[in-house]
Amino acid sequence: MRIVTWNVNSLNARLPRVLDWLNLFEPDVLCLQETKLAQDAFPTDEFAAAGYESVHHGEGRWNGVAILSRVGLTDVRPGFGDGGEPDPDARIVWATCGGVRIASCYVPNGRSLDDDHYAYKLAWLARLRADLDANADPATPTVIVGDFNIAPDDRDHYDAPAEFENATHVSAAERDALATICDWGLTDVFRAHHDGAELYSWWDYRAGNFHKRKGMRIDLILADAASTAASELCLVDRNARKGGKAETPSDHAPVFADFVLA
DNA sequence: ATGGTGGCCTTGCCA
Repeated sequence: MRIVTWNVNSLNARLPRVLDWLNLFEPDVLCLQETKLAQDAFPTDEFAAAGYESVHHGEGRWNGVAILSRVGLTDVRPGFGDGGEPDPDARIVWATCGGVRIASCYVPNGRSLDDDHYAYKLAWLARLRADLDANADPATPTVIVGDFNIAPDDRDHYDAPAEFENATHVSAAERDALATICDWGLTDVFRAHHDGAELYSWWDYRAGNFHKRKGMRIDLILADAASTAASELCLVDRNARKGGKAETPSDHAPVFADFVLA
């Protein structure tokens, strides 16, 4: 089973590239973030014509997450399942696809360490861990993917540790919050396959950062131990980030993993 | 040098 995560930075702007990518890579499950679409604007029919069922949890101008599947899509759940206050943003959706419990999530950016949004980010991550404890089953194949807005360690940031102490995405508190999520029983599948590689998934549009290889690996595929052991590969399609404004790339590249599941 | 670019419900905000 091929599972992909891709922050498309507006599905409206990216739909042709996403459809091309589906044809080329034929994933079984495609998880999207930052659709930036209202619920009724999601291109359900276009994806159905390409052979994919889909679920979208959107709000309009910002955020928005989706799961596309050609191996079944059941038990959909948007947001957190803890019965607490609804998340003000559309940042996570769950579905079961081909026997795997899958989440597509868009973790808050954090903006800066002294910003309220940073506190929201840490609280959001803690809530995801609590939600796993309450509602997920460690015995079920579980794959949580998305834009985590965290570079797990210094290999995942072009300029760490220089920016270690005073920047979001690399702060110890964010990395600890991610580690706490993984402690539930999840592994960073890319790192399971590439111990030393400094390969990124996001590059700022500005200042030619993509061409300067100045990026971060913040788009992650987290899988339970058995699924990680059953993974054959985990790759970043860096080609999808290429091109100038005329080619309309997202600022993120798709990250995908292949699993050989029983 | 606190810049640069891209997306949106665009003339400000978010990433």
